[in-house]
Amino acid sequence: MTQERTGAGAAFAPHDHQRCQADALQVAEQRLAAKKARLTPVRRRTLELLLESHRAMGAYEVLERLAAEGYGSQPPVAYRALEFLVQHGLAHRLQRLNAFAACLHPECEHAPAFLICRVCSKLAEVPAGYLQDELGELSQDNGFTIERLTVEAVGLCAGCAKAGAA
Amino acid sequence: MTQERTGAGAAFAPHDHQRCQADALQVAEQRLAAKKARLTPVRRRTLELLLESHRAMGAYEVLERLAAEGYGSQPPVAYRALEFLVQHGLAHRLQRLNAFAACLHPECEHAPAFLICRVCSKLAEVPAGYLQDELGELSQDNGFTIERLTVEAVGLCAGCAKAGAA
DNA sequence: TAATCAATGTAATAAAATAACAAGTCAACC
DNA sequence: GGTTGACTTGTTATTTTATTACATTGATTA
Repeated sequence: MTQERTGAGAAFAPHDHQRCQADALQVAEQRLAAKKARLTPVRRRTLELLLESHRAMGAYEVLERLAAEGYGSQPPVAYRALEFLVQHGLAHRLQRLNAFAACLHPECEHAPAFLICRVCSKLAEVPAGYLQDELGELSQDNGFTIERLTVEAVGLCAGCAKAGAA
Repeated sequence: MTQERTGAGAAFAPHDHQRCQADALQVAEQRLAAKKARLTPVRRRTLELLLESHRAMGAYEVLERLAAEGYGSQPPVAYRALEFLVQHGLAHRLQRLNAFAACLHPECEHAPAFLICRVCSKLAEVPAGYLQDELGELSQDNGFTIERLTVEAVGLCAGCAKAGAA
């Protein structure tokens, strides 16, 4: 089961996205309930927006959608909801894109690496725990303690490669 | 010799920084000459600024320094010089910081991982070729081709840890 | 029910990055 | 030596991304 969800190409490959979304939402509800954190309407809606596709969305893109649906229209509205989701492991921040994406396996694995297709902008999350470990060892030798690790790869996904995108 | 320069803690540990700078500049000159790319005054000065410390500098910090020395005072001046250095492998862009840093071993290794101390903001470059390879294999299995990889770890360096920084 | 704390909303601003265009510099060539 | 053409620098203006500060609302609990 973990295997099923952590397959690197999951997001790029065709899959039952309805269920993919529903699962993620359910996990979110459970996790937040357990932590006594509140999945308020804006926060929930923000997560839903991120889950719509496997693309990363900019904060302002999220904001626009939220505003159109009657939520606040100022940047902090989006940034706060996104930050909340990130803090609770339900979304990730992509440094290379100044953007955010829903976490695809919030239940397990907490050291993801991202594969970002530069053509379709979809992204996949692959387990990177072992990368963290390896790098962790190497840096510990030098007295450096890793607290957070960002691994982001930009490239070309199978679909776009096949479609002949340069 | 490669060993000497790629030691992970190089930047954090005390070292002959004068020479460290001089070496980097010399390598830069050679490399650019070989490529027939021009190390103009702004570009050279920008590299020198980045080499002053082992910290990453924001584009606007660089700009301010350049402007104070009589160069142009508008953002493109800094961004262009920095982009040039990055393109030629003489500097790196740190996604997590919106900042730039001089490349510490431009002669070899082209898949660096960064260790960024969140207290003193110094950073070290460690070889990550093997990380790239491992991740590359994993993603290739799924048809994804990595073009550029970003590995940035934020944490605490030995010095700051010892100094009791939280 | 009053007091408190978390969450939302807005206005204003800061910080980071890019686009578009004019002017200058430099090397190579005739 | 002068001219062409590519590269480099500079400026103005604008866009994109992110934060600060403060008022207001809503939920929680003592």
